[in-house]
Amino acid sequence: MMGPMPQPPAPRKTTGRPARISRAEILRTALRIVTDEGVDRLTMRRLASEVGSTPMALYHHVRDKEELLLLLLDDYAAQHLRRPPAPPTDPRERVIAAATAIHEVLAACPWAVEVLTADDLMSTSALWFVEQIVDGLTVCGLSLESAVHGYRAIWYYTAGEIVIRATAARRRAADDRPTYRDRVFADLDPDELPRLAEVADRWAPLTAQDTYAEGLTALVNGLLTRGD
Amino acid sequence: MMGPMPQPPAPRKTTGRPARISRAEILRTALRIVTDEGVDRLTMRRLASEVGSTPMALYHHVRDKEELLLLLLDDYAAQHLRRPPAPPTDPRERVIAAATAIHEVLAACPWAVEVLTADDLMSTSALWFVEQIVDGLTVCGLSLESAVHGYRAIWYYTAGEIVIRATAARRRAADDRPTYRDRVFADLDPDELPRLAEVADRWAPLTAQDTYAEGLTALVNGLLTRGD
DNA sequence: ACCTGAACACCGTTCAAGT
DNA sequence: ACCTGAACACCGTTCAAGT
Repeated sequence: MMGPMPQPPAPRKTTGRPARISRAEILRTALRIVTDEGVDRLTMRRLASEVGSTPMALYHHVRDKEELLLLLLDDYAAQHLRRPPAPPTDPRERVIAAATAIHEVLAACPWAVEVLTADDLMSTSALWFVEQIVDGLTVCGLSLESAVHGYRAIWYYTAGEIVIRATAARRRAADDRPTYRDRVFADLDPDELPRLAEVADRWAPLTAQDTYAEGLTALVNGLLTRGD
Repeated sequence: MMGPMPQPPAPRKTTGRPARISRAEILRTALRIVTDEGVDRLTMRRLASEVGSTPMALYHHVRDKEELLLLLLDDYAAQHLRRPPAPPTDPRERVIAAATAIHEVLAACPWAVEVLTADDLMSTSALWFVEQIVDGLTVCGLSLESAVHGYRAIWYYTAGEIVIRATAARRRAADDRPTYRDRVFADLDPDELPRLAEVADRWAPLTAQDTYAEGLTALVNGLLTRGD
């Protein structure tokens, strides 16, 4: 996942020239660009002109573009990752609920994909959910070490699902040619690859289905079962 | 995963000017740049100068940069994804072995990360392994539909692991500042986040461990067990 | 058919100067 | 302290022309 606010909003001193643009305004504008037009369209120059300033003014409020994206996701998570009033009492359910909550919020912001893979710990707002997952797994009988590894497995699965689906969607939007996948599945050798040949024509709809929940349940069940 | 050779190596006619550079030469050079210096350093201009040509000559052999990267991974997979002489007879073991083989090859080329997320079906060389996974799951009693969904879950987990680890590694290499993660874990509130506080100092080594196999086993076991 | 040169329309970021 | 202008060192890709 990713990091917390790298710097607290810069303890504004009263001396010196008054700021014309604020970090909050920058983030607000950046979020608008990114949700309206996609993360590709967010450039420092574009952002600067939208806040009515110059590219270099931005560098006074954020270290670089990467920090900007980090701050953006942090901001977004802080606003959308609300804790449920009462998490499930069943620890297994608590793990599922926490993972699902993270997944739901992140799946809603496909622009976050680049940030998601950029660090391995989410915003401070997400820590409570990580705690729920590690705690749930522990209460179910896993050692603390295994619980952390279990959390990582869940995170790999969750991030993978989001990244792959988001990129696939972006691709479909940008490109109307039939995907390479379609072409391969169009002429499979049924002798060499019988199963794939059998599902060939159902592959696209099958993989378009949202099966995050099912996979998550399977993974959590598997984590909580002594392997053989 | 990604697509197969988008175009067969262009049926070279005997008419016209003889080609000075070949697709194979381009790919060979691109692979060298990418393995030596990372995918960031692969630019069309750089690549052109390394093959002793101009940027525009490349566009005669590949559609664009994205196709170049796709071809690169296809090439790599074709060379490295060798089928085992005898896959395990136990279907569950076959699923694990196939996923592990894909993971092993892809983990070795972190430069493939951007390509990995760019499409949802791997190179033709990987299809045999996909077949093994779907078949193994089916033989274990899953419906063909569930087997495809199971394969997708395994792919999400696998791709997520590779993407996240690769990006984390790249980050560590580029940046020696303590990661944001370290800073958060440095001051956790043990009342609010007791489990995380308890593992705080073991978090870094724990998440550095390679637990792909354990997570995969858990996921596959979970997929093969009737959920409750 | 294959390749070139010049150009288009951009990037993120640094530097030195202004107020 | 905050902002600006100009510049640096690049990008991927298109177009029109050469051989």
